[in-house]
Amino acid sequence: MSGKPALKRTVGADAGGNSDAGSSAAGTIAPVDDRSVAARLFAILDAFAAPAGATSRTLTLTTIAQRAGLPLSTTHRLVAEWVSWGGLSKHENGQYSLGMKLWELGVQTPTARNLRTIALPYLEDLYETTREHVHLAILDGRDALYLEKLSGHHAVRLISRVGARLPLHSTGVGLVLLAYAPTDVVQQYLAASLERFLPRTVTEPEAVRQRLAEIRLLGLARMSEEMTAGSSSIAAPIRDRTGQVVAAVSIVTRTTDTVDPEQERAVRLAAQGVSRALGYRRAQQS
Amino acid sequence: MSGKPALKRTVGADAGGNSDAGSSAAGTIAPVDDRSVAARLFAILDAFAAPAGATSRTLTLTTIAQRAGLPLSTTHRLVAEWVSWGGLSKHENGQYSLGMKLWELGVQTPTARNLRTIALPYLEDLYETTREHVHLAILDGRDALYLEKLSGHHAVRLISRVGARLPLHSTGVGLVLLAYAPTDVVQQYLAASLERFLPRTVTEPEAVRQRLAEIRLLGLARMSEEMTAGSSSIAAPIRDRTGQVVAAVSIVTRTTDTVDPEQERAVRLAAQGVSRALGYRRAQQS
DNA sequence: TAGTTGCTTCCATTCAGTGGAAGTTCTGGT
DNA sequence: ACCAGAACTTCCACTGAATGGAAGCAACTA
Repeated sequence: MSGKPALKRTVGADAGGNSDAGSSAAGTIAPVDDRSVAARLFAILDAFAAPAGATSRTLTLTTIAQRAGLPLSTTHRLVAEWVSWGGLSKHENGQYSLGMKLWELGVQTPTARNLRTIALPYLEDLYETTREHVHLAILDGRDALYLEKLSGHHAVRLISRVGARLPLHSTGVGLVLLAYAPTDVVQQYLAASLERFLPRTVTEPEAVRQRLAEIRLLGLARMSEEMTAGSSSIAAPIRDRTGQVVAAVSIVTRTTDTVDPEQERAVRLAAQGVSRALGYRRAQQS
Repeated sequence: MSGKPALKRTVGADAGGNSDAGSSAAGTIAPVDDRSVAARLFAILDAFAAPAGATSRTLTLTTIAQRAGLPLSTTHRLVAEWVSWGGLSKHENGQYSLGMKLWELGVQTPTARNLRTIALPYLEDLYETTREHVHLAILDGRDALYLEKLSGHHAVRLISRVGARLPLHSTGVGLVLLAYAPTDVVQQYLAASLERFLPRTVTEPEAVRQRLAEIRLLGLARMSEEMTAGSSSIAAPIRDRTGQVVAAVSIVTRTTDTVDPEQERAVRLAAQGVSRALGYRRAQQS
């Protein structure tokens, strides 16, 4: 959801003409915040998620107040509520961070929990046979949401991590998810302009559509140097018992100039394994 | 937490002799709920965590209201707030479940995230060499909280799962965590009576203390048939840069009558690997 | 068809949440 | 050591947001 601290100033000056009589007349600058208590509480948590990636695992009260667009005293009180419940925790230095309670509840979330539990053994197999980064992601809104990531010690540095959101058009899992998404989702996704991360990122809508068709044909996506320099990926769809694609697996490898059919086979196998475990029977759909 | 429900007289207020709904004679006493809005919101989430294990991935509005101890209309409104933020999601059938947003925030929780990220490669190694269930847990309150669990397809059925809480005295990781916990924690833990799960569960405080000493001496815990019939476990402590024990790794195997030194070595290695990755240098402490 | 259970909407009442301001603690500059 | 300024905590009078009883729907089922 958008950022924008939803702080609304009602400025008398505007000709806005809502003649709501009385009070808010001339020149009054009344910062009106019509968020409910709940919304304010959520805004506080959102302050921790706010800026993608690197920033801020821990925040000070003041920072939270700013990001949430709340007065300090209010923030203070609400943060205390979170802390007493365990949703936030306060450290010695006075900084706050997300609390264990959130983690505990978070891992109970059905989609994440079920998919992960079922898929993990297959992802491990895939990791063992390929020794490459292994990803599991689902489609959420306009992003690929990374549910799981396995990688060894030697691992190439990647942006992905569990819980990360990455674009659909520039990642292997993303393209697979998009390829099997309802047409209106594709439509909408391609309507907005697609960010180019590297020279090879495909951002032209028609070219993307073309690709999606190929992926459906092959049942496999191949990406190369489109998100992170030096890395390529191979991704395949995971289906549930209804035949619908609900997730995607991928491996991310260092870019080479030869295609490794063994790797592709391994990714396919993993995806099929998980699909079967989810109750998918090939027979049902072509 | 505070919160004895205070009692307040409901004003009679009955102008005309309205049927008092039979509830009671004049001067009705109604329990007043002095929880804050925040506390009520949290109570709603807690309704999903409530009964350990198997129960309820999804709940109806009424069930939530009951478990949270809130009037239906209030529940209705507050649940709607959670849904609009993404903390809960509403399914077609009208049932509610924990939402993806919670998962997303949950995995950001520093302790969980950092430990997991660092430990995972070592856990994978351990899994590969032993092919047994691999656990990673931390001490939280009076429980061992399971941060990670790896297991293959053939896996023996176990109660543990990511996010689970299991007793300290009847699990490998639990005993290790207890062995290196501050004395007052041990004191308090042993003060309460310890549940016996199987005939071999050690529940006598002095016997447990004895065991903890042995574990500290060996730097390793061995459990057998104390929580789940037919399974045994080997656990070792993970230390951070200050030398403090912050977590424990274990493998859970089918019980055999011979001790496998290779397995013990593997668990030790994994624990040491993670500790080193956390910045622990053996030199610091004996 | 009437009864039951479960969800949603409405709205007058009131009390919980609000936030400005004053008080307190921590930080770092000289 | 001393002070300035920032960051945090506490206080409390005021008010509009949250409350929950009740009535209205909707979906089952006996």
